[in-house]
Amino acid sequence: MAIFKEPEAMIENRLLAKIPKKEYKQLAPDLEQVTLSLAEVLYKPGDSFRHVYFPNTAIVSLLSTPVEGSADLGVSVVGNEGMVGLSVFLGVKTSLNRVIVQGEGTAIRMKASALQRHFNHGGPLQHALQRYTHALLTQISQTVACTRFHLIEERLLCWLLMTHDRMLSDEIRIKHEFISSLLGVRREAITRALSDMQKKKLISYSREKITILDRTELEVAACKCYGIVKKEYDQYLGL
Amino acid sequence: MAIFKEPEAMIENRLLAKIPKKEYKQLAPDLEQVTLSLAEVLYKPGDSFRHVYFPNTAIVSLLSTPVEGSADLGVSVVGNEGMVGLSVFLGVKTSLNRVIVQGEGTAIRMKASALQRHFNHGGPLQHALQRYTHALLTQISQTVACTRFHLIEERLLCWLLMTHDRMLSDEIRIKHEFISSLLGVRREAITRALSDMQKKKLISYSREKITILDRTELEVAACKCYGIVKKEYDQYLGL
DNA sequence: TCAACTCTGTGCGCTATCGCGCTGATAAGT
DNA sequence: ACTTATCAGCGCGATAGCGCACAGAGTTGA
Repeated sequence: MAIFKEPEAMIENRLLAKIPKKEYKQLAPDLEQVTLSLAEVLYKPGDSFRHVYFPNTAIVSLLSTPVEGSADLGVSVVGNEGMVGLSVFLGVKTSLNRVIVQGEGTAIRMKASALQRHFNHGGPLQHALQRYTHALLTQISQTVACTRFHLIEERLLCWLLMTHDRMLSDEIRIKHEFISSLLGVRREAITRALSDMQKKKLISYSREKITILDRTELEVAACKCYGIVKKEYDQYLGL
Repeated sequence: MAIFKEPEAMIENRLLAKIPKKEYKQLAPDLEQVTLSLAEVLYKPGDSFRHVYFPNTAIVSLLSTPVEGSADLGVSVVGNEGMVGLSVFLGVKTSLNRVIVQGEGTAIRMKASALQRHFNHGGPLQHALQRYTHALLTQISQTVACTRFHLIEERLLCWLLMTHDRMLSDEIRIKHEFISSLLGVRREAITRALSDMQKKKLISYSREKITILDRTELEVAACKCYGIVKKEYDQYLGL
């Protein structure tokens, strides 16, 4: 039931793909493919940026930390459409968000210093990063309202769809506890919501695994926030 | 009880002030001082950008609209430290946020096309706007967690402090209803919170007017979100 | 000066969500 | 195969905040 996806386009990071081959060759020495494993922490608040990451099959979450030590809350999902460590592009040296891996997979890692050298040349990378910044702003901004006004089930649907968009498979490997911390709700609330969704045959799930069954109906049940953010990302990607 | 503020620095927009005089002269023909009146709408979602605004004494709110027509929710306060219409800088033509004036005052208006011409030159304006983008991202990101986890009273304190920082006076002219829509809560909740704060002698208020009495204690009572965001803005402004 | 309007104050029942405790199910390791 | 650890399911009382209804206070205008 997954929507159509071109395999190649999915495997390679789409932001990097926008860079013309000539320039890409210049970047190559500073690039390195890495595997990001589940729950790995890429940055903690206050960390200096050593690298930025362009996810391929990996999926990453940006978290906002209300106060040192307290529970955080997911503000954005980043997959092959984006980059993690955007602050480097914006001229900032340390991370404010906590960034963790929510879906195991590969990513291209680039030295932060290399990014700084290259984006100053102007050109397509800079333009793409600016557009991406806007898409991210839109997503986070939408998340504020969504988190405030929408029911847990709607928000969960939103998250499922955004995650699914960044995956090849219909099977998401994650535990309820993890999702609950991303959405900033209790673990039990996720269990309830998933259980209801399974009754409606939208998904099926078992221990540490959720399977998307009816993508179309999921989109109907999710709040409009998903569509608003998706549209912005599609525009940025030139779709 | 207001913290010390240099009058000149407060009156002039600090982002524009970063531009060297030479370049500023080039910009001058595209600049125009305007008065923004209370509750004026600068952009609606979907509007094309004709101008960007650099507030002087005016204070403006960026709102996130969860769904067409429903209640919005404030995600950022912009005063003389920033610019409204940042999306233009990021290469986007239409606004996603609703933007309204929460404090009457003056601003410098610039044609969107002029901004596009000038920021491409690189230079200090581009750098300042990038840093400002980061500060804004921080603020919105923090707002997500704050809105989710913190009590109405704490959030109100946060808003009061951020607004006060962007003002010359200790007197804020606004009605409870207006604040409630910015924070995404009921009008009555604001009345309650203000009433409690008045009992504690932190503020005093009457119809459409709130007076800051004890700024220091306000900062103590507010959630840490205020400090986190403030620090980021101070760094961006080079303080 | 009086009426009309707008803004603020207050009480009451309702709901989504939380916090906690506990049980049952599934996986992993010796 | 049996123990242990981890993950998921479920019920119950507590609570922050909502929605509504209405009363009082402060403006504005004829």
